[in-house]
Amino acid sequence: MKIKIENRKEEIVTTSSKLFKEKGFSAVSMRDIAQSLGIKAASLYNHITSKQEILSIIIIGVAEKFTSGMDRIVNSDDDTISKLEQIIELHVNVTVNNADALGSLNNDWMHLLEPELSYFLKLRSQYEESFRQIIKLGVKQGELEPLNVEVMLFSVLSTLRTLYLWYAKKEGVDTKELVVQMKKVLLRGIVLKP
Amino acid sequence: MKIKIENRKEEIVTTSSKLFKEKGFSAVSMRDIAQSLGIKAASLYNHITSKQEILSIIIIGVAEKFTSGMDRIVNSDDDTISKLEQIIELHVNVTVNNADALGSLNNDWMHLLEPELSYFLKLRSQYEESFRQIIKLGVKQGELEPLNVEVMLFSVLSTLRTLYLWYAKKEGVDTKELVVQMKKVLLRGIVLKP
DNA sequence: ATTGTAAACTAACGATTGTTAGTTTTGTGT
DNA sequence: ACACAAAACTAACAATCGTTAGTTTACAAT
Repeated sequence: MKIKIENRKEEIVTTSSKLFKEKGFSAVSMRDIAQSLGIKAASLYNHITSKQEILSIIIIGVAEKFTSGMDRIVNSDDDTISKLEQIIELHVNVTVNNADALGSLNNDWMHLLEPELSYFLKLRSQYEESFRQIIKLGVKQGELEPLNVEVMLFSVLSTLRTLYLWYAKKEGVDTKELVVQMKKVLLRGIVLKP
Repeated sequence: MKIKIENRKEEIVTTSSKLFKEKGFSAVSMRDIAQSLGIKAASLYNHITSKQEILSIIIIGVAEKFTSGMDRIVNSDDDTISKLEQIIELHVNVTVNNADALGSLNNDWMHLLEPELSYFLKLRSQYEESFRQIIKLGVKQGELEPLNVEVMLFSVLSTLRTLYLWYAKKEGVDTKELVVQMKKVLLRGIVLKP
């Protein structure tokens, strides 16, 4: 039997995610993480090699989920509106299933060391570029308003990226309904159309 | 002559803002701040009482700018659309003039100590509540779409709050034009209207 | 020239940091 | 019952943390 070791490691990572989300990577000590698990700090090293490894697993793991999701959307032959709707669904789904990891993804990525830092930055810029190309094509084909592409890109992306901060405390909205509402707000705006 | 002391203190605060924005409050040491100013860490204490004081000045200062701006908007008798446009202008102006401080406002507020922490949380929840009431009234009076108020609120607010992360590297857009573009994207959406 | 003070310095403190070494406990397969 | 390995432990390390005490430097007012 040897499958056991991975369970404890996953426990360390998920517990660390929660703590990193609350206070940030730098403000959480190995002793904090250990205490949350009911063990001593030195015992963590039976499962992980360093504090940095925990951070890498958290960030790279969820970053790759966004990348693979985006690749699937880019390679479909749906129209622009449908692709944008799928991106919104992607973000809501990843957020709901990895809420704690998104804190580190957004705020602690700069504490990654090489080569993980460069790898993360590559994934992020590729993701943004895929998103940008979808918007550009949408404008060109007359599906989107002819507005500044960067403003459109980062307005939508900012909302999607910080969804993890506020979806949790809004019990009134379930995932399915959240997706519906966000598609309307992000794509059609909030001002009443005549 | 005694007005000199405030200059150095402001230098410490603005330099700290830049460093906190890059790596976060917890990852920046007093020695890091001192080195950026070309002095030794102990010398900082001729001007400030603690690292915490620096953080308080940064966060409370910019939080109060948002609060006073929002109060002015709430107390005007403009219609909903105009109020929302003024909120967008407020965020763009504060962001352009306090770009570095917004990093701490968004990511380091949890490292405030009492009583500043409670004060900050009060300002923030009051700001959100003012924003919420504007949206609610807009829906009631038929100026805004009858969508979920929380989704509308946090979608717009998320974009405005993280503007500091991306406006800087987009040289192609000046402030005036940025405001125009953001009003259109946030209020009218990106999908082409017939 | 002398004085006063703002603002820098050196040196050090106790606490905490991530991590390592070596040891003991725990639990499972034979 | 025994052996083995996983996973916990105690103890300690060198480095760094925020901060204090005491001293020196720089410069403006008298």
